[in-house]
Amino acid sequence: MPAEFVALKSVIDKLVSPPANQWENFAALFTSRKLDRGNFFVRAGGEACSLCFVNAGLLRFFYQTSDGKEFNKSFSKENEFAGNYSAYLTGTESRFSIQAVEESHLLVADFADIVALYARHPCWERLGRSMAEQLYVKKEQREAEFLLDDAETRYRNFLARHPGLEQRLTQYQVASYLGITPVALSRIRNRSTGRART
Amino acid sequence: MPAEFVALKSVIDKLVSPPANQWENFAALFTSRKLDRGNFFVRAGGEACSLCFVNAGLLRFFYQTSDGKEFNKSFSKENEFAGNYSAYLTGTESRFSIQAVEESHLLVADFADIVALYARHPCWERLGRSMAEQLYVKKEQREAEFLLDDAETRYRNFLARHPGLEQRLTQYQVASYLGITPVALSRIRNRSTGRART
DNA sequence: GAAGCTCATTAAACTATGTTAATAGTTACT
DNA sequence: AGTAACTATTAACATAGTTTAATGAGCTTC
Repeated sequence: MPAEFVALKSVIDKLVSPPANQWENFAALFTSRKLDRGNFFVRAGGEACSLCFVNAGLLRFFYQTSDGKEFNKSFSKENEFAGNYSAYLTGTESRFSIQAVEESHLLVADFADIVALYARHPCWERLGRSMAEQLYVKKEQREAEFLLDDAETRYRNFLARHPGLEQRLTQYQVASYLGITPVALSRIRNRSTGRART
Repeated sequence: MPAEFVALKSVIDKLVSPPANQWENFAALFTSRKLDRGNFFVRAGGEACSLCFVNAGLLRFFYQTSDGKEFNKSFSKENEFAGNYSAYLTGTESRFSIQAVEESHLLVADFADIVALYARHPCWERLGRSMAEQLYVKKEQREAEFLLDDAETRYRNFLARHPGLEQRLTQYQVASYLGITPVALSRIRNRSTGRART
């Protein structure tokens, strides 16, 4: 097995334990691709029929308003999947973009090809269900945070839930994920560290 | 077929078209139940192993903070499902409550019994996937609203997306869904109607 | 090392929303 | 009719977050 498939296989094995012959069908759908920093995997307003597995690097998902403001929706780092699943499901164009924050190495496949596997072995439909379930659980958690928590609490939750991620992002990217401005995040940071003065 | 199963069958047929003999297996898992206004289908901190189909009435899902404040997460009205799917998936206790806003007539089943059907016919796993997908799409939409929209825009979206629901809820319930206080919602309402004065 | 970047911090003025409280309308119950 | 409970409105004040702008720190590039 090519080195770039090792991590993907391990993740898939954990999720749905496909029989060996089925794994071949699945792996055959993916091709390797490198994405330079700043380049896009999906563009808002465009098609989003591909999904990817991140072997290395970091992607951000973000919405953009008509007046140019950006709001980070989520991130995908190494050993995680990325793509606009709901756009594929609803047959609509992507409402958000997916962009490399760092140089990233991906394995890319078409949603449609994966869905076509559902009919070949039940493990793939199980994979589809499992992915949708995981996505749902995450989004529900995020809904709860927006409903219940203020910006400072959301920031702390972000740090706890995504250890090490802050160091790979600018303050702007983090603030955008929390739904606040970089200015507000700077205040929150200094409020909580409570730095001593001369 | 008993009258209270008609709506459920129509919804399931649309989603996964089960063969006739499979429908019997599914329907057998549900029992009818009435929930008076104010009574709970699920209590925060308790188990949430049941799902229900709402034949009539209206349920609200809400989080409660330690200092007693409530935040509505979503609603389920007639011909919609209700339950805490993620608590079942993750095997955790429910973090929110589900309560009848109006007297409601439900068909109730255990998540575990439905999941057990996955092995009997692929249509049921497809149902599970489809439900998770639908939930995901909705939560993603709500995430986008919290990220991108201010309270007034969220209010307008709520009106557009849930026609007629405002009339069945108090202002408090609507505000709680939008993540604001009733006072703020009252201001927003009057701001936008711009009532004339003597 | 000077010029030009990007990024984080800080301040001031502003805006939206929260908090509290007073008031009035409605409904339900007796 | 009278009372209590609940609901919506409004006002006054407090707070969190935005906007704009100035400043400085750390890079890169020439």
